[in-house]
Amino acid sequence: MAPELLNKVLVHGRRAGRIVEVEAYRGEHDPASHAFRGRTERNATMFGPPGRLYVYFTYGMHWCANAVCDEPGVAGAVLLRALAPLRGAEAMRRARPAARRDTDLCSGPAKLCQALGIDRDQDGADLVNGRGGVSIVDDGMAPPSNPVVGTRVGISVATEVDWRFSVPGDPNRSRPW
DNA sequence: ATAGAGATTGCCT
DNA sequence: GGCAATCTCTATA
Repeated sequence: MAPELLNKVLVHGRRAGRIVEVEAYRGEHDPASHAFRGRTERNATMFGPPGRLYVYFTYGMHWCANAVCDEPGVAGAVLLRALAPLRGAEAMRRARPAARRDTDLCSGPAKLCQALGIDRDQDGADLVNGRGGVSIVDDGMAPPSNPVVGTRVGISVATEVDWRFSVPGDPNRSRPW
């Protein structure tokens, strides 16, 4: 699912961006996943139906968003790590005054949430029918045929699996590859 | 009850 | 390149 989400469009209100970097998290069988030790109040959305948005708070100050990708009762999600701004760049700049260039607006999992105005209120939003305000749409651009593949970042366990995917060469990606 | 680390970012040197 | 911000959860006592 993770590489299939590349080049899809994340939409919240008038703001939208093309997904250019993701990471896969495999729930209860993945030591790096929030769901590894089972269901909690925080990660409950990951155990719900697929096609929903799992939003979590981390490091005491940041929100990050995932697309839930496994059947009800089975945790599994794709972390959205970077977007190429498509619409509403003005609003994104207002939401992220620290961004010096437009490539700083959505070039990280917490940056894109700040830019699009995603927080706890959007946790559980239905990405398919837009209920909850956030959706992921297919505007006809296919996923890259040769996505860049690498190890996940910011974790201390299960660092060996290549579950990070990005659109080759996109300047909005969160880090150098 | 309390300590420690975390799917990060921005500001500092 | 180092470090603070300070919520949520886990481990330990």
